[in-house]
Amino acid sequence: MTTKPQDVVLSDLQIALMRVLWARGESSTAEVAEVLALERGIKHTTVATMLTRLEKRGVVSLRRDARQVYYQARVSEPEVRRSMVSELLGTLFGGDARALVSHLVDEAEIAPGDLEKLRKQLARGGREHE
Amino acid sequence: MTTKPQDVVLSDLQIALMRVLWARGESSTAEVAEVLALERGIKHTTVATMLTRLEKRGVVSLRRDARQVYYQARVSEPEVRRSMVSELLGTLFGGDARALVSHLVDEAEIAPGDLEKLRKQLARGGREHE
DNA sequence: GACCATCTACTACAACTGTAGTACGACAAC
DNA sequence: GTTGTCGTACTACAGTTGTAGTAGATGGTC
Repeated sequence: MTTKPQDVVLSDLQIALMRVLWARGESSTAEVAEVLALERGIKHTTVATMLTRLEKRGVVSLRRDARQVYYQARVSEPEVRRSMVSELLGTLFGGDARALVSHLVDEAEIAPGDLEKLRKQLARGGREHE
Repeated sequence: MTTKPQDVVLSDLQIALMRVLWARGESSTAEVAEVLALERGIKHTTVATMLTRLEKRGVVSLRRDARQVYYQARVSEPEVRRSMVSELLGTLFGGDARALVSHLVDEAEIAPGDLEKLRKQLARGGREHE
């Protein structure tokens, strides 16, 4: 059994694959490929290759059933977010999360007023930002 | 003249190099190499190679003077932050910056109380988070 | 003038990513 | 049974990154 990867940093395409697995749970290569073909016109074989490699890395697990391979995510979306955000935070903001938030505001990615709204929401224990 | 790169996504090491240029302005290969050698024990020639490649990519510009090459950043740290944060935002949070902030709070990267502090600071137009 | 120290440029190479073709095995349909 | 289809596995290949050695040019030193 491959040990669970700790530092999960994934590329754009890899995350796109994972998103399918996160959304639909265990999926066959064909299912994942179908989504990716629509989303980005990527060939079936390419998806198969990527999935094999992710499996080798321990990011997904596979189950074989009658000629088909079914993949399942071994890392959750929050886990990936965690490591990737924390990586970005480290390299670009010296680990200072407040600097990142302030950047977000400066870049108009987020309105200053949203911060207070968020604070209140989060204080209530609600995760629903909408 | 190489056109300025638009989508500047840099690796960890590349950012480390850039950080030297950002901090000290135009620097010789030797100067950059010295810092990187201390910081991560990276060889002089490695740094030279990386800088050449960054130049080829248009991320830094170079000036030759008496056997030596001086490099200067062509993209600012805020520019790099912008593209990299925005990239992360897109792939991992569906472009929703508030989701990212809320993630930061959930992961205890930031205290809920900080949000309000930040809001006030930012409202005052002050960037000084410290 | 010969030699040494520097510094750059070129070359190398392994790993990973994105991309996909080809071949092979198995199952289904006649 | 023979053939076609489907799906996987294997192979390939170019580009990027991290890493560094080697060689060649230049200039300083005696």
